[in-house]
Amino acid sequence: MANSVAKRRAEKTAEIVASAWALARADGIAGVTLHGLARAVGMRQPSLYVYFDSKLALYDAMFADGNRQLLERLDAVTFPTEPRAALKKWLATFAAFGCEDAARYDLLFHRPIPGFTPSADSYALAEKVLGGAAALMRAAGVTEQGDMDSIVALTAGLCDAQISNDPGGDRWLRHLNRLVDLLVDDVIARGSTQ
Amino acid sequence: MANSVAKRRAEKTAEIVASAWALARADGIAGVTLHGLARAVGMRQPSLYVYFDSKLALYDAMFADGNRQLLERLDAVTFPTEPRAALKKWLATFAAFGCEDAARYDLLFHRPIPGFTPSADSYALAEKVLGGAAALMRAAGVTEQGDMDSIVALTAGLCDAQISNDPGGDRWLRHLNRLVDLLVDDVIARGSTQ
DNA sequence: GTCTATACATCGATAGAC
DNA sequence: GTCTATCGATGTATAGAC
Repeated sequence: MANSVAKRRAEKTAEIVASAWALARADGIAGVTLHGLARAVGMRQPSLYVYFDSKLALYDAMFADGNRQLLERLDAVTFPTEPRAALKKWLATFAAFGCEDAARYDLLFHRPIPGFTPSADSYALAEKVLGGAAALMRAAGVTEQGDMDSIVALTAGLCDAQISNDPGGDRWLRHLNRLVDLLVDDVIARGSTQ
Repeated sequence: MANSVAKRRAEKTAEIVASAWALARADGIAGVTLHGLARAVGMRQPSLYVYFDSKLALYDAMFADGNRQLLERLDAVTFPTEPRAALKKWLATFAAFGCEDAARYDLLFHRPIPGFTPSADSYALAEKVLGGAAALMRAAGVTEQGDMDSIVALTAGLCDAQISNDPGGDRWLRHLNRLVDLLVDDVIARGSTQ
């Protein structure tokens, strides 16, 4: 077929990105180097420029890939019909995804690379993730921006603490449901008195 | 006096560390280079080795200095006698301190430099900070580790979101008191039913 | 204690042969 | 599309004169 060349190229690109994630897990996202990446995929460093225009382009591909992984993960989840339970499940899925790979979490949700900003296409994927969370929050009765900000921030805070201090454990993550309940209960209680 | 040599050396060291913070604010904590730092203090790069054995030793000095700054800030605050109000003021002071310098927050509360771990002496300062928070939480009726973890994590989550998305603003920080109230109220309510 | 000079390593990127 | 070769910049660290 006419697309077989493009297909093989896309496969190779995906393989390189996957290798880059492996290096990032070992040495941190900033520790990924083109020399090391080329060695990991059995190439010489200049050959990577066939697939990426620059190192920042590689980071952008990783950013997009990470967000796609998250969207895929969320797509595979069956959410309860009860809105608050669905929200909790979404947040738990997000938190588990974040905590299972600190380097990936770093690239997706911090700014670990000076000079790197996601391209518009890549950032659109990140916004799609957040959009899903916002919809579930609204369904659960959380409509004000400040309340949404609070839920997002406390979820991220638990993830960060978990990753930094107890990777692989649940010392912090296990409090997520309770904190969400406290906040949503309070939002509901305030709404019903108006 | 016999100590004047040591004193001048300590002053010069402090001046270098202060310059390093200025560079970190401009270029990020990982963007501090010995060449740039030397230039900023009117020296040549090798001369810095008179004051620091290595670059990691410089980071360690900065880590200790940042924690001392925070302890000093907290010492200068007059806390209310009412325990929960004191806790809130402590957390607000901490959050304001964190948000006023993203690079400093990064070095003190994340792991931005691969290979850098604070020395025992420097880390003791960080533990002193956390010890102060723990004492206030206990006084406010928060005694379980999980509740303390939750308060610390949600405070950090708000700081991170504030620094990343709205530096200088208060879109996230302004929810700190409310979240603390929700959690402490719940802790008290659960305690009184036992 | 500060300097010049330099070693030594790493990294991103480009040129050009095949 | 992959390679060899190399450039140019940057960075930490050391040697040794003054």
